[in-house]
Parts: sequence; C-alpha cells; structure tokens
Amino acid sequence: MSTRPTLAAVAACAGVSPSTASLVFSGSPRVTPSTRERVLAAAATLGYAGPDPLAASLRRGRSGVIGAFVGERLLYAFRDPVAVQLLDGITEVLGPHGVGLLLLAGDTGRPSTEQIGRIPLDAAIFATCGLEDDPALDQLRARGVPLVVVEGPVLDGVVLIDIDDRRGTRELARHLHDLGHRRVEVLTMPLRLDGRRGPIDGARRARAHYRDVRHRLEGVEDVFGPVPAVEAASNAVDEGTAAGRALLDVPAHRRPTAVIAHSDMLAAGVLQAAADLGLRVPEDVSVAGFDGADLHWLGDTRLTTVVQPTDEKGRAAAQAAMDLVAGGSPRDLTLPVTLRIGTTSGPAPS
Amino acid sequence: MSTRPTLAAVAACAGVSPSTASLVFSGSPRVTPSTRERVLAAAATLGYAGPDPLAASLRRGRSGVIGAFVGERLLYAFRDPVAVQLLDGITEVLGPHGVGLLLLAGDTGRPSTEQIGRIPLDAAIFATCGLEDDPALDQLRARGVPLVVVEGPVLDGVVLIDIDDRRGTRELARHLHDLGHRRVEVLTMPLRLDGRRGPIDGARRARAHYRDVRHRLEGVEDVFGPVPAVEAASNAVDEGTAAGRALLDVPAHRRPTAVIAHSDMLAAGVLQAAADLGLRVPEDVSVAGFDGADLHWLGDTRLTTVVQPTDEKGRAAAQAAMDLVAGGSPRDLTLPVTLRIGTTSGPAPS
DNA sequence: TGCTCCTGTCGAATCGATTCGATCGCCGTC
DNA sequence: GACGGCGATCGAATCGATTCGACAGGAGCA
Repeated sequence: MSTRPTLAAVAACAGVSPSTASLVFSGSPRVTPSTRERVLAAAATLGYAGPDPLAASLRRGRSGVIGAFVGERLLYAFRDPVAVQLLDGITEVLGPHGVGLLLLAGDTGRPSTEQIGRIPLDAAIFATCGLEDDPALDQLRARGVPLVVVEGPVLDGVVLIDIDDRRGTRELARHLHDLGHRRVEVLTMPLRLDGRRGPIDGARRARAHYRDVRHRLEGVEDVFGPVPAVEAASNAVDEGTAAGRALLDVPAHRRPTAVIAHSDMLAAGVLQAAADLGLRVPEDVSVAGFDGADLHWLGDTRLTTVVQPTDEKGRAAAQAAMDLVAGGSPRDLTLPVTLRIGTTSGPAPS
Repeated sequence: MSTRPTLAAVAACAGVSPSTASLVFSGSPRVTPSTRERVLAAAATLGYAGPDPLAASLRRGRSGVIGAFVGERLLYAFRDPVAVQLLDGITEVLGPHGVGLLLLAGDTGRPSTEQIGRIPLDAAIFATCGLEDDPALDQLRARGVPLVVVEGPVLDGVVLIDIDDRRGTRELARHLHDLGHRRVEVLTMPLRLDGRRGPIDGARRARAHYRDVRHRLEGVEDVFGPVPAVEAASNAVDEGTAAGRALLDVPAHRRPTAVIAHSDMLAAGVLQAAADLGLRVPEDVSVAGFDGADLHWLGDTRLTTVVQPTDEKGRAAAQAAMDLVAGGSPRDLTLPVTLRIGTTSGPAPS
C-alpha cells in the first residue's frame, strides 16, 4: 500500500527471475505461455500495472517524449490556426509511435531555461518560433538533444523543415502585378516579439528574428521592387484590422490598390478594416494572405492566398524528429506552396 | 564524442567525488566556491551540459511532466477556445514550477493505451474529456498516477475541478423565463463522442458520457420543466449552424422563441443559422450560449451567455496536480459561474 | 546412448544521478 | 594542548527496469 510493487517483487511472487518477468512485460515471444501467465497472475495479485516508465526510460536511454516549442504563450499561439494544424500534423505522426508531445511555451518571461534542463526529451521541434538566437535552442544543442526547426534558422546539425516562402509571395505578387496593381503595401507578421507595430525601416528589418518573414517580403520585392511594409505586433485578426485601417483610411490617390498580408489571420483583419471603411473588395482594394488556413467565419469570401502544406510540414517535422531519435540523419526539406486565387483579388482600380 | 560525458566523468576530471559534483549542479550552498568553480570548469572542458534528466528523474521519483488529456484530435480540440484557455491556465501554473505539459490526444482510434504506459507522468489532468469510463483513466489509476479531472466523473481518489453548470443554466433559463419565453429548445454538446446528432430521447440521455452536459440540461429544466433538446455531433460552429437551421426553419408558431446552446461556439452557429433564415435576434428569436468565450468574429453582437472562469479552472487543476505530486491531498473544487446578458436575448415575440 | 542444437530462464552488469550518514580536517575555546 | 563543534567532502546504497551472455535441460539425430 505504501509503495508500489516493483518488477522484482512480481518476479519473486511468481517464482521467476526479474529478467524473465521483464521479458513478459515487454511482450517477448521467447517466454513460455505458462510462465507468462504465472507472472501476469502475480502482477494482478500485487496490483502491479507494468514497468515504471522512468526506470525503463533510463535503461533504454529514451523517454518517449518529444518537445514542441511554440514561441508565445499558449493562449496566443493557439489562436493561430496554422500553429494548431502544425501541431496536429506532429501528433499525427508521433501518436502511433507511442511518443508523447510536450508543449513548451515561452510564456512567462524567462523561457524557463531551468525547465528545459530538467525535462527528459528525446528530441525537440521548434514549431512556431524560429528565433535565430533562442537560448533554449542553444541549451538543447549543448545537451545533445536532436533538434528540428520549422521555418527556423539554418544551424549545423539541426534539421530544417521549410516552405518556399519566397517563391510563394513572388507568385502572389506576380498575380497582382498582372492585374495591374502598382501601389502595393505589405503587412508583415512580427519581425521580433517585442510588441512593436508600424512601418518597417531598414534598421528594424535588419534586426528581424524570423527568416520566413524576410522571405515573404523578398518574394514581393522580386516583382515590385522595394515596397512599403508595415509590421503587426502579433499574428491576430484584430492586429490586421488595426493595421488595415491605418493603411486604407487615407485619400484614395494615396491608398494602396492591394494589400499583401503575411498571414490569412492578418488578411482577415484587413478585410474587416476595408468593410468598416466602406471599401469594396476587390473593386476598391485587393487583399491577399498567406497560409491557406480555412477561416470559417469569412463566410463566402474566399481569400486570395498562398497555400502552404501545414499539416505536411508538421508530419515532416515529426518524422524527422523520429528519425533523429532512431539514430538516422534526415535531410533538410523545403515544401512547395501554391497560389490560390480567391475572390479578394481583382483588377487594380483605375 | 561518441557518448555524452557523465557526472562521474566530470567529477573525476575535477578531482572530486560524484556526490560533490552533484551538489554543485543542484546548486547547493554547502559547497566551497573554489570547488564549485573547479567542477564547472571540468564540465565546460568535457562539454557536460548538466545532469541527465532521465537519471535524475528516476532517482527523484519525479519526471517533471504532467499529462493533459484532450478528448479529441488536437485539430478539433483546439478549435474550441475554452479548451485552449483551459490549457493556457494550466501552463500558467506549471511553467514557473519548471514542469512540462504533455498533450495526450485520443486521436488515432485506439487511445494509445500503449503510449500511456510508456510515458513518465507525475500526474495527469483530464482536461476536456470527462468520460466516465475512459480506459486511459483506469490505466493511470492502476499505475498510481495522481489524477485531476476537469468537469469529469466523480471517482475515488481523483480530484475534481468543477463549475456550477446547473446553477448557471438555471439562472440563464430564469432570465429567459422572465422575458416571457415559454417555447425554449436546448442545443447540447455531444453526449458521447460517436458523431451522433439530432433530438435526444430518454435512452440516449441515460447513456450520456459527460456530466457537464447533463447538468446544463438539468439547469434549464429546473425552470422550464422538460424541454426538447437536440444534440450536436461536436462543439463546432458549423454544427451549431446545422442544428440551428433545423430548429428554426419551421413555421413560426412551432418555432422556439429561444434557443439555449450549451456552448458559445454552438450559439454562434445558431446565430448564423438565424441570419441565414432572415430571423432577427433577439426580436424573432433569442439565443444564449455558455462559456463566455470571446468569439471575436461576432463583431458587435454580444452573446447572452453563462460565463465560466475557464482560466481559473485551468489554474486550479494545475495547482491540484502540483499538490498531488507534492504529496498533498487537495480538495475538490466547484467554481462559480455568472450570467452575462448580452444583445442576443430579449422579450419573447408575442 | 551420446552428442548437438535449440529454447526458455537466470545472473549480473548497467543506465546516471541523488542523498544520507559518515568522515576528515580545521578552528575556536577552555 | 586537547577537545568539542562545525562545515565541506566523500562512500555507498538506491531508484527500477533492461539486456547480454551464460546455462541447463530436453528434443532430435546418428
């Protein structure tokens, strides 16, 4: 009662050696049915529910836990359909392997360096926080934990799962260019997580933390050349609305004819802002996004966007992590994106 | 290079015993600064990044990981703002304690009984899946893992964090009754996760898996007596829309004057259905929800709802789990809810 | 009957750290 | 000068299972 029985106790009770008992619980076929039954009976008698995962993990050298870092506090990270879908893709692969997913949120100020050192992880996936100088990342590297980053920094010995951000926004930009748009503005996701919003200058851009943001900007510039860009403080709909209002609530001759947002969430906000200002989409202004998330509350409006294979990205990341744990050395991967033209882009107003 | 250094190696290199080295890494004040430095220097030389969490866990008897069960597949569970907020509340407490949150989703058919047995958990929280006969729950109980259930079944030795569902819907029902409503219908969350939807009969109701659903139904009946109820197949907006259409698309004299949904998500769907049918809310029909989630896409519409302290619920569950791990015996808890009257409830049409 | 081969079971080492009680040396005090 | 006390360090047991190589006994074959 006071303490849970051990495998050794079960073995003793069944009159076999601990090794044999262990074989039974690991489902080895090399143990006689009668012996197996005797051990299981002893286990039932003693109320033994199977080997202690901690001890087994130590011996095996693996804990069966893979960590996923999401940059922000959970509450905000999970408002982002892309983050959720990514995690879903990850669990889809991990689950059947009997591997658990541990969430690590960089919420409470200090990114819990303490915590990271104390938790048994077989590998870690940097899911939505591709910082280039994340201390948590460094620490895990030092500990020798296999690492996978999703759209993160390029680092030695770290597997990178990427998407072709730049090509995506380039095609999108070309689409808008073909429609006659010349006055285009970009609304980006945060360059750093410091709550800043507003126009992006060179200095700010140079200090960008996130590679994907840079790439999505470059794709647009491949077509339009230098383009005014505005930064949102977070990837949230109301951020998009606020930024959209600032972009669109100007005299018509100075108003952009198209707004390219770096995410569907932000684009949805811009649509809202346009509606608030009485602007028609796409007649008065075209709006485009990125991600291909299905934002059900948009109703019949189909956003013009760059569709990325988010779930595939999650699965690939998880698979890479599993491979690393198994001792393999999976290769970096860049997944393709596709342009999806919806009802929010049209010819530039004359 | 081939294998990571151990604490013993560091100790040897520093010329101290393993025990002393261990003291250094656990930050004990009882070790001389010069010794400490020597050990740390040796660690740096060998590239030792701190004690192996697995070994430490085994010795300590704790892994620093707490599991959270979310019933459905992640993708669906996280569409529910309540689930997300609950998890956020949990991490809010766990994070500062250096404890990680492991997500366990009952996704892939078999609820991964295998997985549960292999993962080192200090405690588990059943977050959004209060099944009364969950095999995972039984297994964890057998293993002696401390358990907390949120709005789940009442079980011996399991801490229950609850909210006052029944009182909440009772007050809501009284509000509607006071407004003159007499023809009221209820739209419930799933009674079981079997994908069934439609009117609920006695047999179905008797086989309900979820206590909170029952309680929310009883609260309404406390005021209105037996009331027709319809079940949604999941807690999703479009489920609410489908059910709402079925409820409202009938001749006016048979149409309910008020629909009480068991969640804000479902209520949002009903609002959508009403809009689709050209019904005004609340002039033609009143709609109420439950949760107090802020569904930003509702715009200016403020849903009449029962507000539950979701984050507080998460924090309480996490705190209880921490207490259990520490050897305490936290008490069950029932948190209060409050009625919030919005713009979607008004006098019954005559 | 004797030898080999195979199968089921056992012993013992191992995974890597933590921790309690013991020890050793040093300083202060009587 | 001897002894008490205290603080830093060390030894060794322990956490609970896994696993490899050894071993014993029975079956098959010559």
